[in-house]
Amino acid sequence: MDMAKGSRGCNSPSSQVSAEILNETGSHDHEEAEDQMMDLRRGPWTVEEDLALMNYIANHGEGRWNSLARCAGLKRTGKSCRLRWLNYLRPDVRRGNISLEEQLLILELHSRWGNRWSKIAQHLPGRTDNEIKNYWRTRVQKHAKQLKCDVNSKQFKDTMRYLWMPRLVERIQAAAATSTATNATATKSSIAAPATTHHFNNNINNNFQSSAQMLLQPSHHHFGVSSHSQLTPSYSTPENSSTAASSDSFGTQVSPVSDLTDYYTPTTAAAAISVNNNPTPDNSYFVQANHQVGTYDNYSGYFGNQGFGLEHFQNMDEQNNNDQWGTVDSGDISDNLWNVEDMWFLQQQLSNI
DNA sequence: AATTTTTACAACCGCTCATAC
DNA sequence: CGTATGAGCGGTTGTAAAAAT
Repeated sequence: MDMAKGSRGCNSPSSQVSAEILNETGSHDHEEAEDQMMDLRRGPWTVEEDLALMNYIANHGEGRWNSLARCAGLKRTGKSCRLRWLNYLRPDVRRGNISLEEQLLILELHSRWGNRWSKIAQHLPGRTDNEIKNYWRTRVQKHAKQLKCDVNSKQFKDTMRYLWMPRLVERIQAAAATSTATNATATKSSIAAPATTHHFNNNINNNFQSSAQMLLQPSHHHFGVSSHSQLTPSYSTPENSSTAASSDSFGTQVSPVSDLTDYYTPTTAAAAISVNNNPTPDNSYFVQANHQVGTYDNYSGYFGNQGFGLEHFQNMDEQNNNDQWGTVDSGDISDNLWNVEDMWFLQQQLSNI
């Protein structure tokens, strides 16, 4: 573990590999000289490089990345090796298919911590900060752009909190309910879901469920998911995914059962933005200290009791589903998609929060 | 079917901060 | 205290694949 600094003591198991890499990148005849002025490889990692890195870490462990890179015979910076290992080669790393629950967690944790990707990633086992950052930038920020508002603006945050996240919860519940029913059927008929659709190994699954349930269980005053509604990963099988075939304009790698797109429409966005004009206690309606304030329960109550629950937004969606993004013809979404009555009603509801 | 554009993501860079020596 | 190293972050770029034309 405490390998001396510098290149001494290198007992590279991958000398052949590194030679291949050199040949591949071409042009190296005198390795001694190159060690002095080695131009490092950049860009995508080759299979050989991956193997060399994995082999070395398997034998020597990780850490001390600069010396590791030298000792493993990799013409890469230590930083590059570290990144490759942490974001790609690590055995427990998971990529793609960000599930409903993970999306919800990301939104929730980001609303709490901002761009602290590493901290957020700690609560999504197997996910890297880089992937979460990419998710945020490519999906969430993209829609902020389309909304023509800053991703850090209150408008956009309200859109997420009042519309997207409650919708996500609803869909998680729906997926869980469908899954439960399907599992019962599947148990009877002994039909197993395809292995490739299982996003979690058991450990990761358990860990993740803990985090996600923390958000969803009513005991934590989050969202008011009923107590019998155990959060389960959304295995998108043909059997249990009612929306599995739906287009996923929020990203092809997102879990097929959901993304934010479905509940993002110009009208709903406008609704959230208008909410913004109303004073709300805090940005973190469900992330305040001790989880005391602001819950989906609250919102279900405020909206649902008055017939202004998520169904309302859904209806609004349906009315506008010809221009899902409001970016095609409508120009500024606030121009023509905001219903004055809706605005008034929303403000009335929110003034009670 | 071929070409162009868009998208998603891996990877990099520059910087800051913490820690060990 | 200075230096080396690891870690983390925000921003950006390169590229392969998918989607659109």
